Amino acid sequence: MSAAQKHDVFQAIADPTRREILKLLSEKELPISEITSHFPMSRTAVAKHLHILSEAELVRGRKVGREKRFRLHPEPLSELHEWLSYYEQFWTNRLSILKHVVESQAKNEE
Amino acid sequence: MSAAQKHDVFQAIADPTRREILKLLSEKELPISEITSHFPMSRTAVAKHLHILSEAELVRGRKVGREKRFRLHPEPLSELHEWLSYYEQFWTNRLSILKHVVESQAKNEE
DNA sequence: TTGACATGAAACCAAAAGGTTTTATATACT
DNA sequence: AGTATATAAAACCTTTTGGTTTCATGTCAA
Repeated sequence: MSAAQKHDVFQAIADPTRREILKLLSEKELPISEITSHFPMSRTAVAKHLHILSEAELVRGRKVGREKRFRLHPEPLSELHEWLSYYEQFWTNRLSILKHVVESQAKNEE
Repeated sequence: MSAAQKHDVFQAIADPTRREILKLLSEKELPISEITSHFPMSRTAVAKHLHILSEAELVRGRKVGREKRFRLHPEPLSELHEWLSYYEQFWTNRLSILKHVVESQAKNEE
């Protein structure tokens, strides 16, 4: 551990543009300018989003010639997964309860 | 569906205070003032966080006498779960790691 | 009914977020 | 060498966020 990382995974994925960027990069490594072509905003704005994603370690960039290519680095999503798994007990239970209700309702109507 | 909901699940969980509130409410239904006692901030600030969580449908409040008690409403987390499941293939699947290796190998040999 | 309690609502504020434009630097091409 | 490309970095702007304080309202309890 080192750099006082300003943005964490939770913040990083809060923005819809950043989530779209992650989606794009999940398919293919891409340079900034090409990523930008998918959005109605300036290259600078996209670069800032990439910077935030980098801080959260969700993407990694490497210089290739004059361009910088980014690719997905999904590992930090495991933190999100862990966080979420705590709550799954609550909503999966509820869903299964609901399922029960619906099923017994259906039975009554037979 | 009705109210143009200003905050979604992703934004709602982006803030650490709000995540702590969810944790608290996962254990027990609680009124605002009691939730507030767990944080170094004013009751008003906590109430605002609860409002944001309500907009995202992650909590629900009911009036009981003069207090308003909130409880967890975890269902919307399923959206997060769905989003995340798309990325799980990238970090949990050994085959995808192998795929990565093979592909980059193939690339090097072009 | 009077006072204490629990919340709601409004006005205000500083800092962060999400953009922009402008200027600079490194690499590639001819 | 000179020009076009790809990015970096900085200054600036507006809106949102996360907090505060103040005042009003509804409910409980004596």
